[in-house]
Amino acid sequence: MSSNEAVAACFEEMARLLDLLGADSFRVSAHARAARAIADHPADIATLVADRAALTKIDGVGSKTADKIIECINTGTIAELKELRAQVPPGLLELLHIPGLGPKTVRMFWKDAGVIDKAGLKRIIDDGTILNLPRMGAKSVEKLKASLAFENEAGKRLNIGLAMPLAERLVERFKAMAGVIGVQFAGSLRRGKDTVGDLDILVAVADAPAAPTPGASKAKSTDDNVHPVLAAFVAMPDIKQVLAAGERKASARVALNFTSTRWKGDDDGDGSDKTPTIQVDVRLIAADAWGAALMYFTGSKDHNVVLRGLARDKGLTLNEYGLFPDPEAERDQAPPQSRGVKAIASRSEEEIFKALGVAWVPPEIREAHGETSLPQTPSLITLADVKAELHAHTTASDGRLSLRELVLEAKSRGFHTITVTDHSKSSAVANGLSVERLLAQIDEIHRLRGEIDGITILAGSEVDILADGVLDYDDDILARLDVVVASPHVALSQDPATSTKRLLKAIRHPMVHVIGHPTGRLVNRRAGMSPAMNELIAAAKEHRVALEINAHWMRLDLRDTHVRQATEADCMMAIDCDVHERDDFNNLRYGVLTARRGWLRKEQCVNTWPAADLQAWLKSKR
DNA sequence: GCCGTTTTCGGCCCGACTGTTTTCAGTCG
Repeated sequence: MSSNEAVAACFEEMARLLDLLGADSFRVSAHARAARAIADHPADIATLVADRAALTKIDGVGSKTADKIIECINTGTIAELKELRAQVPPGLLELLHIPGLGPKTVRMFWKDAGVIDKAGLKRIIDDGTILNLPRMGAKSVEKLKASLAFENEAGKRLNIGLAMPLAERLVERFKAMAGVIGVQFAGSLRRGKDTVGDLDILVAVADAPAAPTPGASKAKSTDDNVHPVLAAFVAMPDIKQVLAAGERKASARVALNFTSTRWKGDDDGDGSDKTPTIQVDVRLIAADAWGAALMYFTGSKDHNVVLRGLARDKGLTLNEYGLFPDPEAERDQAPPQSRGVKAIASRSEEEIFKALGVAWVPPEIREAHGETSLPQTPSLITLADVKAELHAHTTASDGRLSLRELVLEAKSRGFHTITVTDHSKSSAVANGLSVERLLAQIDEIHRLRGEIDGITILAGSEVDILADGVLDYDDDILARLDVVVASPHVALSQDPATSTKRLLKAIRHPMVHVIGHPTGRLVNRRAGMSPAMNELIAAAKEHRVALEINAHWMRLDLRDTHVRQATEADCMMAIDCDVHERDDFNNLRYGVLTARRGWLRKEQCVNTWPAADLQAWLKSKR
C-alpha cells in the first residue's frame, strides 16, 4: 500500500468513527473529503511532510489535517484515530458496509440494543427484538436480511473490464424498449475509473415524470406508478434483488455473466459459489434535462461540488434538472424546477459548461483537480490515436496466438507496428525463451517481414527485471532486439526503497525502451510495489524511456494518479495491451481511459507516433 | 474540519426513494 493509500485509510476510518459517535456531519465529511484528496493526490504524500504549506495547498486539506498527515507519516498512526477507536466497538465499522445501513441506524443499534458487531445484529434479527427498535418494521428487517445475504460482494468494487461489458449489454436492452429516446451509463464507469462501485444508467424517455411540486402528495411507489421501463428493468432475468423501484428511479442487484475464461473459476478461493452481482441504478430523464442529469450523475461528487459553487457565485443554482437563475432572495424556496423557473441551460452538457463559463471537461478528468479552471478543453489522447502495439506475446511463451496470427490481428486493427515481446528466460512458468529460442524467433520475424506487408514487425522481448534490477538477458542479446520492454514479475512485495533502486537500474539501462507494468499491481487483488514514482519519472524522462500503462483491466499499471504525475513531468508513456490472446487487443480502451484520467496528451504516448518517429526513437537506443 | 474578492464566522449540493410515519428521518449518490 502506498503511503497515500495508508494515510487516506486512516482519515476514512476517522470519518466513519466520528459518524458513529454522532459528530457534526460537516466534520465527518471534511475527514472523508480529506481521505479522497490524499488518495487521489498525484505525488507521494510522504514527500510533502517537510513542506507543510504544500500539504495545505491540497483542496480539502487544512491546517489540522496537514498536522495529522505529518503525524501519520512520521509515527505510522494518528493519536486522534487511536482515541476514536477506543470509543467505538470495532465490529460496528463492518456493519456500515451493509447496504441500506448508515451511521444513524448502526449507532441506534449500538446505543439502544447493545449491538457491537455483525453477530449481535443477527441475534436481534433472529430473536425479533429488532422490531422493538425505532423505525424498524417488518419490511426494514426483511431488507436488512436480504442485504446481509449479499454483504460479501456488496462492499467490493468491480473491475472496469467486468463492469463495462455488463453496462453495454444493459444499455442495448434499454435502447430496444418502446418510448426510449436515449441511454447512457454515467458514474465512475463513464469517468473510466479502474473499478466501479455500481452502475448508473440514465434513460431518456418521452414521458418522463415531471419534477415533483411541493404541494403535491408524495405518493410512495406502488406497482401502479412504477414506470414501464423501470418495471421491465426489475423484471430482467439476471436481477437478483430489487432495492427500489419508483416513478423515476429503480435500483437492483444484477448478476454478472462471466465470459472471460482467464477470470472464471478464480473467485479469491473463499469457497463461495454465489453468482457475483453489482448494484445498478437506473434513472429516467426528460430529454430537456438530459445534459444536467448526465453531468450530475457522472460526477465526481467533488467535481459537482465545485461546479455548484461556480453556479452560486454567478447567482445560479445547478442541479440534476438544469442550471437555473436563483437570486439570493429566493434561496429559501422550493427547488427552481418545481416553481416553474426556466432553466438557462439543461439539454446538453456542452451548453451547461458554457453557461458556467467553464471549458468543456472530458468525463475522465472530472475529479476536482483543477479541471474547471482550464482556459480550454485539454487535448487528451483518444483510442483512435493509438497506432502501435509494443507488448505482445505469442505461443512461443504464454500467448495463445501464433506469430503469424498475432501480426495479422494487429494489421487488421489498423496498427502500423506490432512488436513481438515474449517472456525472457527466467519466466519459467510463462515458458520464457532461452537465448537460442529467442535468436530463432528473431530470424523467424525477419522472414515474416518478407511475407506480410502493410505492417512493421519488430523483434522484442519482455525482459524480466530481476529482484536486484539486473535484466534477464545479457547486453549483447538485448542489442539484437528492436524493442526491449523491461518488466518486474517477481519479488513484488519489495519495500519502496529497494523497488525504487531496482526499477531505476532498469530505466538507466541504455537498451531499455519501455518499463512494463512498473508496479506489478493487480487491481483489487495485489498491491504491487510502491516505488518513489517521482524518481522513476525523472529518470525515465532523462533517459527517454517510456513508462507503460498496461491496458489489461486486471493491471492498469501505471494507474491514473501515476500517469498524472508523469504527464505533468512530460515523461514519455506507452499504452500496451500486453496481448496474450486475440481479445486482449480490446483492452486498449481501458488503457486509454486510464491515460485520459492522467491527462495524457497524444504526443506524450509513443504508441501514437508516426512509424518513422517511433523507429527513430527505438534506434536511438541501439 | 475546511473555506474565503459576500474572509476569521457561518456557512457547507441537493433530490429520489423507502419505511414508518401522521409530517419526516435515514440512506444513497
